[in-house]
Amino acid sequence: MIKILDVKRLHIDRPLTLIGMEDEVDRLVAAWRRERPDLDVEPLEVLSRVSRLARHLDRARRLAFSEHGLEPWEFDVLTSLRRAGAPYQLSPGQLLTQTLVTSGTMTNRIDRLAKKGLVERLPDPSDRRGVLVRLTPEGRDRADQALAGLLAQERAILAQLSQNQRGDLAGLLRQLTAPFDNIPG
Amino acid sequence: MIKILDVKRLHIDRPLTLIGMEDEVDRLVAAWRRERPDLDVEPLEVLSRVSRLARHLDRARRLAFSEHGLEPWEFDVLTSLRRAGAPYQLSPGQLLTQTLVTSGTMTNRIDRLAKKGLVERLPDPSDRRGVLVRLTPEGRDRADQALAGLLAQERAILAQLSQNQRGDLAGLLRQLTAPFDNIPG
DNA sequence: CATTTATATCTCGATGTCAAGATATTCGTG
DNA sequence: CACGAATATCTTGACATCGAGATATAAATG
Repeated sequence: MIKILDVKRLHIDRPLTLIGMEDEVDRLVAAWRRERPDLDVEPLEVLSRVSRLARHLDRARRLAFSEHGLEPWEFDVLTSLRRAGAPYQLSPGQLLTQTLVTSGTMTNRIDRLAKKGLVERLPDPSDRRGVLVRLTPEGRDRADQALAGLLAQERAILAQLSQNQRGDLAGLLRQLTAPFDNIPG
Repeated sequence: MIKILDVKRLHIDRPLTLIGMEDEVDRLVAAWRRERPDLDVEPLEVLSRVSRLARHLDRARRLAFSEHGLEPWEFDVLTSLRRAGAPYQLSPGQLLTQTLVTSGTMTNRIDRLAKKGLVERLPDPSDRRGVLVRLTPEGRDRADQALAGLLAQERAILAQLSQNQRGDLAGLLRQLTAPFDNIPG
């Protein structure tokens, strides 16, 4: 099964205006090539875009969540618990690996969410060092509402791409993230 | 000019193990489909990977820069000035748009870099509201050294992908970032 | 068993970021 | 030229994050 490339994805030399807009990274890369013609800055074409897009997404999400009275970090924790399924509880350690923050940060987050009544701490019956964090019914509702809002926003952002392009993009990103996610780094 | 897709990029239903590793977002999406089968969570396949990869990259960069005695935020500011070309100076406002931080943050960053002797503040001769931030010779050297280290690290991360895949990925990301970079958002 | 090593979570101080507002200067209009 | 709007930067206070270390418990080893 072979598939012909969508014309927009061909590697052809032609003005960017024909296939889409220039972005800040194009300008950044052009500047480096002018200032440091001795260096190969091609890696920036991919990874600088990842970082910059992530910052834009952070800002957009902050806006979307504020309509539901949640901060991005609150959403991250609540939805991690929500995804776990009933009874919606995980250990702080499990939450760490999902949210990529340090243990001190997670302790602080759980404290604040507990104070707002969105989660509660329970002793882990099988390990007296451990704790279980459980979503309250209100926490669950808030998570569900915010998720719907987030998905709507993300669909709008992704409307730039065709269905196939979205699939390709997801696959390429997976190849880059998998080593980080699977090798304990 | 038509180009045949690299086999790794085909949309074929088959176990992920044949084309690459599973990542944390695969698990995340599977969990949502189990818990909320009523929702279409496809957008997460792309945008959650962007955010998570960005966090991994942040950590990796912090390591790479620490070998040159720089923090990531220092690198961002110094290299913005470096790219501007001689005499390596920009206004704080121009630095804002390149680094995606707020004005208060940039003021703080310039203060700290000036204290370390890596940049200096000059009055803007053409606008008395304005200031110009200029790289010192040492700031320039540090930026150049750290850039070389960063590129080496990024090349290693991108070794997961073929040349064509990197080009495709850059193009797809550009389509998503361009609206943010061009429409003042 | 005793001891060492590993794990799970929390504490605490330092710090970077943000948001909102303050100040100073310039621009656009009439 | 006067005046309100826009722009450029800085100030401030609140706050989330990190990193290193502390504490308690569990697992591994001999």
